[in-house]
Amino acid sequence: MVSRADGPTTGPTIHDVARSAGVSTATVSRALRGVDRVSPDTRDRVLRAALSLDYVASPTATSLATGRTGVVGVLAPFLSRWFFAHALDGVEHTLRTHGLHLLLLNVGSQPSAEPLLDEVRLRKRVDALLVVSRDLRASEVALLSALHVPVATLGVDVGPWDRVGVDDAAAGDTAMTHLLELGHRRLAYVGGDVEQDVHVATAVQRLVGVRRALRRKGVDPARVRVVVGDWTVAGGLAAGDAVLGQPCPPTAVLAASDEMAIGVLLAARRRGVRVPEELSVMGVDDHELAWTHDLTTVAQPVEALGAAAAKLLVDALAAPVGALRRERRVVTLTTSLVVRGSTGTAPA
Amino acid sequence: MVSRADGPTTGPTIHDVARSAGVSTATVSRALRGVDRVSPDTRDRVLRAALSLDYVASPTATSLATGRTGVVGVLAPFLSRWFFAHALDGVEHTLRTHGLHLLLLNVGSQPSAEPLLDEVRLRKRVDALLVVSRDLRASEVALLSALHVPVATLGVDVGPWDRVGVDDAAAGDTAMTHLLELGHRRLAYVGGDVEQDVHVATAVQRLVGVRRALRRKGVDPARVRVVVGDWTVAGGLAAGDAVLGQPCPPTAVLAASDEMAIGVLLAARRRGVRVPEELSVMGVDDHELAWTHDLTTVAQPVEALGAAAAKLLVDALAAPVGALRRERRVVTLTTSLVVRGSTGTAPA
DNA sequence: TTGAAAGCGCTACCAA
DNA sequence: TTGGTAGCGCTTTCAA
Repeated sequence: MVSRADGPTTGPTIHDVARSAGVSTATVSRALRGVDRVSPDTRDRVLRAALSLDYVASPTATSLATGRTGVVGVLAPFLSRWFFAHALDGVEHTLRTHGLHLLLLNVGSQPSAEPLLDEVRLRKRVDALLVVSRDLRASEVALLSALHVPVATLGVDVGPWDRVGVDDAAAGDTAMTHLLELGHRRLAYVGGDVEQDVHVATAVQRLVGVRRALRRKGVDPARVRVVVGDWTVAGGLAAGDAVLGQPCPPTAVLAASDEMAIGVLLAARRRGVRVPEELSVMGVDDHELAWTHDLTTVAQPVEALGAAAAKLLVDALAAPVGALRRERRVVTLTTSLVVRGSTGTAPA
Repeated sequence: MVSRADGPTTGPTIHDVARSAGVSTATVSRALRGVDRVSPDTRDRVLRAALSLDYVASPTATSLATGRTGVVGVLAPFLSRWFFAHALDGVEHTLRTHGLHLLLLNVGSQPSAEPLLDEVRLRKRVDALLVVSRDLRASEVALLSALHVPVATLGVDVGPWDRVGVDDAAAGDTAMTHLLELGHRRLAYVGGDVEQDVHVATAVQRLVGVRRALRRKGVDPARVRVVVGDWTVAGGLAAGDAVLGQPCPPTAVLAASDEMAIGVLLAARRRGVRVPEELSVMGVDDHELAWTHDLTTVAQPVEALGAAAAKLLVDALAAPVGALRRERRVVTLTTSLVVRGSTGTAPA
């Protein structure tokens, strides 16, 4: 242990180990990393010395020498929302398994132009980047590309990068099909705000699926009332209120997220509308508390999505350096219908 | 732009800037960091050169030279649970504001002895450490201490470090007082599993507060049935079921968390027990979905807790190096009663 | 198989 | 105020 003038106590360095083992630092480096040829005997001596000194190589020094940091940056617009928190779990687990670190950055929900998600903070700090459910404008895509590291996206189709997500159209289709098969024909869809929204694509795609289901069943898509929520319970509540307050209210409401669906449920309860006798409500996600509201939904495998996204980056980093411009990889995981008590056959 | 043999394209270095500005690298370093005296003219030239080259100092090189990484490690047992996700939001925001990065590590919920939260991964990687709601055994405390960096804890009182949290006893007291003032005398408390649990202290302290309230009101603490949940809705459901199934069931149940309280609510609903007419239920936290169940609770300022914890570390890092062993700092934020519809006066 | 030494890019000390 | 230069701790040729 050596004391430095600035900062905390610094541990033993590779020189200490070299001296203690009676070899050169080059040999210590090789022995400890298990690469290159080192005689079993020498290796043993080095390992023993390192162990007894409680030596750990300095990550910064290694980074400077190799050009790799062993860190993956994760960019997300919210950290506390259900989807992100769970996806993060999967990402973290996978990265840790592969010996990588996770640098977390909240980039805000607005695809802003100004601070341009200060990429400066990322420059040479991370080996790869994961963008979680955040739309990016062209300038931002360019900025991230300029980092010259592998990038992957989760839940959004933006940039020329690898990506993972669910088939949102299929999810919307599955949900709407469920409602149609229960006989509902007076329908409403609560989507995200198409104006300024981080999940534009998601909301739009789910609606595409909804329309597809309608057409397949021979129902005019125009019959579905489309209102906007803002992906929150409060937004769903407001949307539900608006829809249920109309002259000829729908018998079924599909919300693009469970949280909004719960809002619709609350709106119904406040108005004394019985669920599912008079109104069926369903969402998408299978939020961990969805079942506490007995909410029918279309589940997406969030942790698995996070894990898959991380794996994409792990692979990219493992690839031989020269392997430039491989095929773009797109991983799509499947969603599944979860029927609970909030949906039932259409009232007569 | 220079191409390196291994790895991605490397940006311009300090030498490029120095050459371009016609000064030494030392001057570039000084000018760019704004420390030390540099003539306005020179500074200007350097800044201009750096800008036109799109130069950003290599964080690894800086770290190696200064001994500081600009990174704070955050250790948490779960990433997806409500409390952690929200606390993380506060932490991230504060760190970012102060130019620090957040390295996220899931250390698992079990105060395990074996992999001993592989501190090796943290050695020399972080300037400071934040432990979020995770009990640590003595060996783990020693391990983290050996890192020789400032440490703070959030939501747990462990180790000799700075910490922030709420007054859990006060929260329990507040909650129980509310129920007592509504006239309830047949009571139950759903706490965490005292055996193997990450939040032992939290559960225990809240119970301490509960007992304090009881004594103050002249009620025998022994009258309160104490059952264990596991901090989940399912656990609360099971606990609620057990309690409500007894011969002389309580008229009010206090759960140590909102999620467990929601479970109790579900148990009541399944048994046809009306809330709040026949049974009052309340929790602690003010989970973001608590209001969707009209749950009375004691709110804790989670984001603020995270922010405060991060601030503790920011301060510690800003302190002059010699400032060893200051007073231990303990920040306690206050909780507040949030009355909703799940509690009412005790039935006759 | 091993060692010497040249970097990696930046900071900080000491002179000028 | 500025420049020269010696590290920071590790990896990686190139020789031996």
